[in-house]
Amino acid sequence: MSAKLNLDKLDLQIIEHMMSDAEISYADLGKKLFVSGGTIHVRIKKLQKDGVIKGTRLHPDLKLLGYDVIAFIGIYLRESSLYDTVAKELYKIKEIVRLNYTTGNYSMFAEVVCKDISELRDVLHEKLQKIKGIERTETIISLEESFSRNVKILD
Amino acid sequence: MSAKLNLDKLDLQIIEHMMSDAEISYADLGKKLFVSGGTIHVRIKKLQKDGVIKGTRLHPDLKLLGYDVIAFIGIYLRESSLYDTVAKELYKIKEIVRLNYTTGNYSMFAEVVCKDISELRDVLHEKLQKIKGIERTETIISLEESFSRNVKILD
DNA sequence: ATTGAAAGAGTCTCAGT
DNA sequence: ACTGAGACTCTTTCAAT
Repeated sequence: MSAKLNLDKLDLQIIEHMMSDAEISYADLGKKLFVSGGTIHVRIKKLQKDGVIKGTRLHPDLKLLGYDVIAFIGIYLRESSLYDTVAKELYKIKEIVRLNYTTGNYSMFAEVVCKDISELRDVLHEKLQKIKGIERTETIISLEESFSRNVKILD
Repeated sequence: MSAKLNLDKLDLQIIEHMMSDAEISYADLGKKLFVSGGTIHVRIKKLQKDGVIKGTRLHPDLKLLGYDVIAFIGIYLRESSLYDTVAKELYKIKEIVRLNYTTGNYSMFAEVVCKDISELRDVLHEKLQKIKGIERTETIISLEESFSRNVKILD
């Protein structure tokens, strides 16, 4: 059940299924969930209209595309008021795919996807270190992804 | 260009576009890229066969679904040989959506999605701390996501 | 709200280039 | 390897429940 919207079990079942496979047809998904394809259609349109479904995305194999290095970078800021300006600079670095403003060890936390280690070095030494306001960074390189999956929205 | 496959510019353009919007029709994507819908179709089938395209996924609004808390957990292991057994235990915790084996500060690094802070506390204190082999953990809570985007595979 | 059927749009196949 | 057209499948609409 949702915090802000009235979603019933069917809505959640549709979302849960399509989070891992958005290619299934309404008719087939309807069969799985014991309703007609038309009902699936109506529900999906409603979920899109309400903004619960933001779209569908192709899921590529990054390694096959030549992106072999995933790393996380913890960022210490000189002053936390610099957050917005630093975030703007970090956005310009295309290898950074995600940035979070965080509590805990770091002020900010970034995820980086690179082709190889030398590209990561370039991001760290050439691009990151030149940004005013960053005190220092800590790099965590992923040697292997154990698993990656969606949130479980149904029990 | 890819490390392991011969992908030309058109392949990469198709992937790049569909990474953010997989709903576009082959005809419309063909228009954008100045080829026929049939060509888009052939390319996509090839990319699927080669495993470059792993599928398409629905992209939900987690906040609207009631998941307000994203956190990262750095995990220190008692011995690094315990990695596989600990990973297996962590997989059972449904709030953990991603686990990486890492170099740097931590042995392992997890991403957690929870409904609220009390659920996060439950994961940390009830579930994580009971796993043998974990020495200690450090929690980084995301206060705000600045941005999240796809890798840029074309210049 | 859900259904089933008809209309419209998209995917898939294939012969031609 | 790309194209365009025909066959097929899926989405979308709608009247009935």
